[in-house]
Amino acid sequence: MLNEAINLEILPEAAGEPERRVRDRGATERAILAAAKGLLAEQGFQNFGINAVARRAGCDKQLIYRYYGGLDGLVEAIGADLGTWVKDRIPEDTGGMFLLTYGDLMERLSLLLLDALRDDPLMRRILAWEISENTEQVRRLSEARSKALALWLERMRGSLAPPKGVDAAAVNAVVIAAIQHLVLAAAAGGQCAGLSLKTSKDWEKAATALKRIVRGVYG
Amino acid sequence: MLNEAINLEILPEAAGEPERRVRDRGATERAILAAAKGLLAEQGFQNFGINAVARRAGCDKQLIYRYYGGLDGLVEAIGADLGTWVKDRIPEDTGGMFLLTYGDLMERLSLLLLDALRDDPLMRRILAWEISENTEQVRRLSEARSKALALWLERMRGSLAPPKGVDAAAVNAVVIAAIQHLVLAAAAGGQCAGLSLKTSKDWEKAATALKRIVRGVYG
DNA sequence: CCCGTTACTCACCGATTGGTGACAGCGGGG
DNA sequence: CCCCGCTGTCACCAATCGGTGAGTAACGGG
Repeated sequence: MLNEAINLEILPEAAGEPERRVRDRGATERAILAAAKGLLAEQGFQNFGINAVARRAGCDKQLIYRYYGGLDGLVEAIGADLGTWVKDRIPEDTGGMFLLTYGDLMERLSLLLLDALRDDPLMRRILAWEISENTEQVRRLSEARSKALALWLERMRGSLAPPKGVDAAAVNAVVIAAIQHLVLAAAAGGQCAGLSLKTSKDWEKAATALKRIVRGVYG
Repeated sequence: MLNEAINLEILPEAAGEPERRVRDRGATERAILAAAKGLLAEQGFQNFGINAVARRAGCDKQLIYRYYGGLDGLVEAIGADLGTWVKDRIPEDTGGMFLLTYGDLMERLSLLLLDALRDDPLMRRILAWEISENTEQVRRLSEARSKALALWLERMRGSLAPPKGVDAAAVNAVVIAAIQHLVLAAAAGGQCAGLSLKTSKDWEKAATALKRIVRGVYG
């Protein structure tokens, strides 16, 4: 009778999950990857482990070892999956693309990046992970992320050249740093350096300041 | 004889540690606090736990519960200790204080903050912790940190008023965000958004960009 | 000298972690 | 048909975690 009770719980005849996977390795692999990404996005890297992923994927952790070679391989798979971030995030029309100056471009890109990060919890968690740890795991993931981001920036930039006389690479790095930290701090505590970042009105203020800064450097 | 062997190992007659504390509660409390701060600064918040702190302090974890009421209290004590950060970090002469404009001031403050964070591993770890977690523990510590930083900024600012027409609070928050993220990313991976941040030459470039940005907004 | 308070250590608890070896069940190829 | 390989499950391991209760050793006042 104990078995019966367990069966009733375990087998979701018509329960939440639509159908039970049956000996479909591809589907299982996908489920594991999805579980890992979801777990990382929702809980962060603190409680990210083999057991937690397997629990969420609804399978045995042994399969993670078999199919991905452990957590490291799984993390690498997440990194590989990040390649799709670029094309998912490129709006087909970039506002008519009537971008006249490098300043126009950077202002637009800054705001786009801000919004893109604002509603991408997984990317945010990876970013926070990068900053907090320096293991090989994280380094690889970080590389994939920065590559994706760089590719995105390149695609968006087109062929507009930065003005002479300014170290555009350094300036842009500072601007990106600001954007990333604003989003991370907001997601974690709803504020940054005393500036509240909760309502959309708060974000308008931040965006305005950001625009002002970009305009200040690039005219 | 087993006792003898243990004694030889445990009691460092003339071993690494200078002297063994003997029934000095104050010293033990200080040792625990120092161990906690050191551990957090060196290892980060990942392996920060009761056992690790007690191990480093060279005492039983029970004492942490007794003297600090557990990890939470200990973290709070670290936060309280952060109050001294302000006066430790205020240079007596702020360069003669011949600061003419708000732009002069913010440029100077930005660089000072950058340097202050660059060589304060504990503050960096706390910053990273803030961004990665949102527990009550972290929230309190975060509050203490931001209060210390705000006080520091206020002390340094003096009575110079920001120019009208710009949302100085928002702009400054963005600048501070940039500084914090630059330092965190550099400490973790030696770069930020493709910009290498290892050599002092790298940092000069970053500082120049930062100055340019501040000058761009505040003229 | 004794005795109570204080400072401190030790041994243990249940839970959870990452990791591994053994086993069960289905399916396809010989 | 049988058997082998693939998919998936389960039971177990040592280590570590946070947390607690009981016990020990030094100190100080009477």
